[in-house]
Amino acid sequence: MGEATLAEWESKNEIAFQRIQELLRVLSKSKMLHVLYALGVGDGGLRFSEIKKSSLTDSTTLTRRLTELEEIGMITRKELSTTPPAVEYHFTESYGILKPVLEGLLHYGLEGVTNQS
Amino acid sequence: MGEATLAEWESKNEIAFQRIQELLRVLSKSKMLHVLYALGVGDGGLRFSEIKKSSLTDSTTLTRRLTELEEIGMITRKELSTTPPAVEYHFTESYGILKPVLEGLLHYGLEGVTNQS
DNA sequence: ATTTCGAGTTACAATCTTGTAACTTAAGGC
DNA sequence: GCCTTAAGTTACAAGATTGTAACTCGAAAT
Repeated sequence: MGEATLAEWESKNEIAFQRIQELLRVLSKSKMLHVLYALGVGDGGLRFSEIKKSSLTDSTTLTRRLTELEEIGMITRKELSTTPPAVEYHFTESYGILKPVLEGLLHYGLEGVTNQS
Repeated sequence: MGEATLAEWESKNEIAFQRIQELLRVLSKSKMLHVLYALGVGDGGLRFSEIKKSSLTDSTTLTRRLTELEEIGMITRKELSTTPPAVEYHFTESYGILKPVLEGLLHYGLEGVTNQS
């Protein structure tokens, strides 16, 4: 492998870093874990009000989090023709790639709780 | 398992969430990935100036990142009796638990770069 | 005694993020 | 026409995070 390949590798890495940075920026926001957890438990898609209730998040913040998750392609928003009109959110297939990361994080979190020395 | 166990589980989860939240908050800061990557490449411990050079980070931000990593117990700081006085940083054993998470993140980042549709 | 070098520290303005509280909109039901 | 419910939006003040530029400090070497 020559210099060109190394430069290529470094460029790829830098783009990967930016992607990770953006993901971390989004994941670290307030209530994000609670929202993701709520969505993960109710696997078939949850309505705004249900997420709100189970994640203990106010409208403003919940809207912010859901918009951000939609922007990075992790969830989709589906309007239901019920009355009054409701909305359902569920994970996309892209979420599959995020799942191991979240599992790693949960492991990290629980390890710290269990292994108290 | 009764109600007490459920409450216990939820409390554990909430503490885990806080731990993860804090980790994410620290990891998402500017230049953090570059610093971690630099430290990971130079496995035997790196000096301030070396991290600075290879991560392209200014003194102020680098100090901030290193302090934060030290605070969450991921790295240690060792002063060397050289002249002029230098400092060496290296990972602690606690870093072991963080490693899988970072690997998952790197996988996430690279996957996005490679799989361009 | 002054310069040099590694490793920071200090000050500050600009920006980003958060929480609170009040307002809006769309679709029936009364 | 007015009320209710779901799902937001708007406005704003308080706090956290950033980058820049200038300053410090300790231990030799000149």
